[in-house]
Amino acid sequence: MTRYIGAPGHWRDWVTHFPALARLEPAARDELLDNSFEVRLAAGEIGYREGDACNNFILRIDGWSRIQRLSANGREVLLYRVGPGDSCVLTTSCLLGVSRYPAASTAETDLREVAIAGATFRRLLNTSDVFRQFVFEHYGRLLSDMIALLDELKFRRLDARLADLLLARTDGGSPVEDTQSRIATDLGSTREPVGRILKQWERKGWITLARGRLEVVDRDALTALAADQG
Amino acid sequence: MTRYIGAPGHWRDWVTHFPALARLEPAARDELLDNSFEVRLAAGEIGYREGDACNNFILRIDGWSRIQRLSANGREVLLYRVGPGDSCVLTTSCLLGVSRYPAASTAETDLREVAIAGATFRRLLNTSDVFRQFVFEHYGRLLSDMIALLDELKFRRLDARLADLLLARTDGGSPVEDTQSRIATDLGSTREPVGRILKQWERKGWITLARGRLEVVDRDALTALAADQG
DNA sequence: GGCTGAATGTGACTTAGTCGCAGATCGCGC
DNA sequence: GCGCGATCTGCGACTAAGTCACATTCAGCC
Repeated sequence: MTRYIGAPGHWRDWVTHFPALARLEPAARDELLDNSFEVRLAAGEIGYREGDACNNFILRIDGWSRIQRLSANGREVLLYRVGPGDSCVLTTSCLLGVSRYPAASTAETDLREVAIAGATFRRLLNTSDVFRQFVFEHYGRLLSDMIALLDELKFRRLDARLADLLLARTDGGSPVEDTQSRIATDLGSTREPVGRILKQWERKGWITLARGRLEVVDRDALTALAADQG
Repeated sequence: MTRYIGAPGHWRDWVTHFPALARLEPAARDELLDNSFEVRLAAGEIGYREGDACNNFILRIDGWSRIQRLSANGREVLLYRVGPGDSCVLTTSCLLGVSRYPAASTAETDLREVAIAGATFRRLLNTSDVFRQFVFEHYGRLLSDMIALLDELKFRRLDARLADLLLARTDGGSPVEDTQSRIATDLGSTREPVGRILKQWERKGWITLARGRLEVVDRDALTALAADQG
């Protein structure tokens, strides 16, 4: 972690990436800016691991990371992703509950983010309505999302979830550049069942398969299947 | 909801059920007591439903309720229970994030609780360090708990989870007075697989089964199984 | 071209959940 | 005590999903 040492005027601009923070009370805004520093991570690097202690509140300026949970038996779920304008809500949770990270974070692209020391974070929560609102809105949304994810992972069929994933990843009609194994991990499943479903869909002409790559041919078929199975 | 109209001196006693609130600043304490009212629910009644808006912060004095998520296909997960001395953390989440309940609450026993209007809640968060601390500590833990639950429900074997449940419910050696169907629901599973496992265990002499009731004979066997399967 | 490692394909097997129905048991009114 | 309906439990066949053990294919590289 490197304290940002560019031109101060420019540095303070990062707040503009967070519209909700634009309305910060002047004192709170100063406290935030004076006690924050920039962090950069390269794609592939690990932000934190399960069990790590958490010292800083994090605001993502640029880039995407994945937050995933590694289960005891080696399996893995993608819990959610953090992108520009987000805060890393697990960090909030740890700072609030004084606990350790219950999941791990990996950079999927190069990252640029702002870190705020735990003490500053807590002070701001005490003193600033706007900051508190900002933090809890994110937290509340993620909590809802986690409950929805639980529901989805536990009760929805794999083919429906896979269909949704493919549709989401091919929004512009572009192919999915990913291995079946990584797709399976994103779904909290494993390679074989995912591979079998994909193979079936290829036989039906809904998709085309290649090594590390996949193209959706019949979006309607997938949409129908996803809707059918809840 | 009925505003409490008993002897004021007696009413204010409820705070003693929440040790963390005993150290409240005098002004905050008065504000809390002057703006709270008692709510009673009978066993079986519904506290709130999914999608409901949330207006009051809730502190449970007495009784137990279950917070559960109803899935699209009619299945159900028990997310957590709220008991004496707890606050209903989903309520906190909704109040803080101004969102709607992502799950439902049902009284398992008769309930007695204290409700605090949203406006008062927010005012206390601004003014009282002790209150804020109380709320945040409960709240920070919830997200961690949900992630742990996700992990457990998705990746841990049913027999191991069932063993844990039985052990937890027979801590004092007392029998479990519950139907297999309700036990299954608590585990996020269904009657048949749970029934099959229980039947096996009965044949092995680990438990005895009766209608709506079950007794653990060999705690060690269950403990070993739960440990074995993660 | 041939090697190597990663990605994919496949079948047999286990665990979990679904469906349909049969049988057992309890409470309750008569 | 008897009959009745509701609830609880048992069971078998079937589907969905995940595990395990391999075989096969492919891309990139010397």
